[in-house]
Amino acid sequence: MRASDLDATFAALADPTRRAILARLAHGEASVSELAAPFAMSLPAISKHLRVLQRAGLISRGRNAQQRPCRLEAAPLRAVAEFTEHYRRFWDESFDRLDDYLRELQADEKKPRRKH
Amino acid sequence: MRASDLDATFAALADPTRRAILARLAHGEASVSELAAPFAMSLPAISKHLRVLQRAGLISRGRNAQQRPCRLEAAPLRAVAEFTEHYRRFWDESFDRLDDYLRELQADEKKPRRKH
DNA sequence: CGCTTTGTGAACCGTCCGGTTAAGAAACTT
DNA sequence: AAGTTTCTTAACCGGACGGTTCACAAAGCG
Repeated sequence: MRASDLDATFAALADPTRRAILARLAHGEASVSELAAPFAMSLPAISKHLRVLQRAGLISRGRNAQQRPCRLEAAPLRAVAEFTEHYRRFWDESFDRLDDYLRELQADEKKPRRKH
Repeated sequence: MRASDLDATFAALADPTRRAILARLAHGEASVSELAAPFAMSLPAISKHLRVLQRAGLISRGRNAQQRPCRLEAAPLRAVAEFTEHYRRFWDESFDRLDDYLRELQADEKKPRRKH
């Protein structure tokens, strides 16, 4: 994992449109038009966003007739998660008590994540 | 947590100089000159980076004579970590079995994190 | 073949970004 | 008071970013 990879990943994630696209792709593959539908934005704009996501390794693309379906590739997000783990003790005072964190995690699990 | 906060956080993290500054601050407070020392870069450039980090809420600043010491504020990183958690199952196949995840977490805990 | 659908490419535009230099502010030192 | 240290502000520059429009490529369909 080179630092420049993290650069590209963070830069890609810094845009709300691109994060929304990733959230949509968490539901499954989607075509460019499907991804573009929720946004008041031209198709070429979405195409550019997709290219940014692809160069960051956050999506991969296939071919299906005219469609070019996009699929989520989460590996770079793992690197982001590992990055934040280095700082966890600075925001979680009871970090040494793992149980607290686990309970919190399980609470999160019970919340339905309808946004995705 | 508004989306625009995540925008600012990810944008701030997209620069390697700024990530290095955060890593340095994980060791403890530091003055601007101390933070600038490792970089082949003018002081105003560092000052700008610090302003970006501050506007993202990733650092806070004090006053000590001429120095303006910087302190790490990790709260926004928690939001980043929570963001990535939504995607963990896409890189971690055994995510639905929470136990696996917890074991992995505990293994991480046993590793000393001497870097910080 | 010609038309429609789906998506990309190219050129352009205004804004933001990351850096510079030069100047100035704020606090300590002598 | 004068000078030093520390840091910020202002102006500038080149390049990247996020969007647009227009043109076109590629595949399916009448």
